[in-house]
Amino acid sequence: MSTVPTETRTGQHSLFGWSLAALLREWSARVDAAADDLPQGTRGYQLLTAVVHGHLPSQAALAASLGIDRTVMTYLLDAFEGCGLVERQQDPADRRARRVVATDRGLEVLAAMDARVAAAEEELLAGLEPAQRAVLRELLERAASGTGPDSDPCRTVVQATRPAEAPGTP
Amino acid sequence: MSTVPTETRTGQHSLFGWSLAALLREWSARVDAAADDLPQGTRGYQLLTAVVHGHLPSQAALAASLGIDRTVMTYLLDAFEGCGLVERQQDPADRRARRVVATDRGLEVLAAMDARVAAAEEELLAGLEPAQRAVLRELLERAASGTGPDSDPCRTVVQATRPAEAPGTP
DNA sequence: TAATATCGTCTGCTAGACAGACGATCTGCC
DNA sequence: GGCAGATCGTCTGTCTAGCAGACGATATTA
Repeated sequence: MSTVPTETRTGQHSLFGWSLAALLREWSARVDAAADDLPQGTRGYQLLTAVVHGHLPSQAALAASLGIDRTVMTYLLDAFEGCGLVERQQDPADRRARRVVATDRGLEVLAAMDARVAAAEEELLAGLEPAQRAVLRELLERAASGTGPDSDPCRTVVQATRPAEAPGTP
Repeated sequence: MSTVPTETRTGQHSLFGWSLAALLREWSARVDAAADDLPQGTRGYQLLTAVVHGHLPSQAALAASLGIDRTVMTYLLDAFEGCGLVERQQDPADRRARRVVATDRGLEVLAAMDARVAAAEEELLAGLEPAQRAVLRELLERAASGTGPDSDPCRTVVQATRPAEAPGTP
């Protein structure tokens, strides 16, 4: 805890950005350590997760979801295809686009990774009570789901329509 | 919300890492947009914040707190010193080390930035109720304050002994 | 059909990160 | 005191990841 400016919280300055960065850094390090059989470490894990669970229609959507460039997505997927973890399929509805689907092996690898990552996350959040971890996850997802490249125009509208099932609200 | 895999939460996979990354990405973009008068955008803001509020004794500690390399810290501080925002002072207790302190102008600039960043953060978290935002901030800081290079001396042991198995089983 | 936009790929280029060496300094041990 | 090793900040060189731009293929619109 030595690098944490905890004692300085007397002022009103926010540690929000620092907390996000520190937490993501540590999460990435732990996922990297657990991602031996995946190209690109943390990013590979996130890519495979997005491929399997994201239902994203194209490489461009995949790239936007992960916040990476489309040209980077090309050689990232090359590596994954070379490992036999995903496949590019031509979208019959739009023959410019490629659908990215996981192979059976990709699903296996992801399942194994998911277990290890879940353990790593629990360890990462060991300083919080289990109930607090759940609240943090929920609030993070809610906050993050309002972001994104195309979220701006109608964000307020969409979020207003979203049911306010507050998870940890007193 | 098109890039958000919200509908796929039926499974047990975690969106924790994705949420962290997406939120930090959006936060960085907004802070970058607000950091016209600061070198290095978001990172410059974080550096100045750490200088002012962190009470970190050396460049190395500063670099560790921000998760950047010590050689990068050198030219980062060069830029800030060139702008008259911070000063390097020799530590009388350890003449190898340099204390980094903000100038008056640095304090002014940071204060102005803080206000803009606070507004940007509120906007970023507009999808959450005010009480939920406070909870999220608090939990994030608590979780992040347990991380860091030297926060957990046992972690190396744990990681060394872990044979890619669930570490939560005693 | 023509004009324009989008998708995925490829090609250069460049900024940035990292490893390593270096002098200066501190610490611990003999 | 003197020596060995560690640490701090800096500098140098290398090297990679990311980005802008162009390109063919395809979709969309007029």
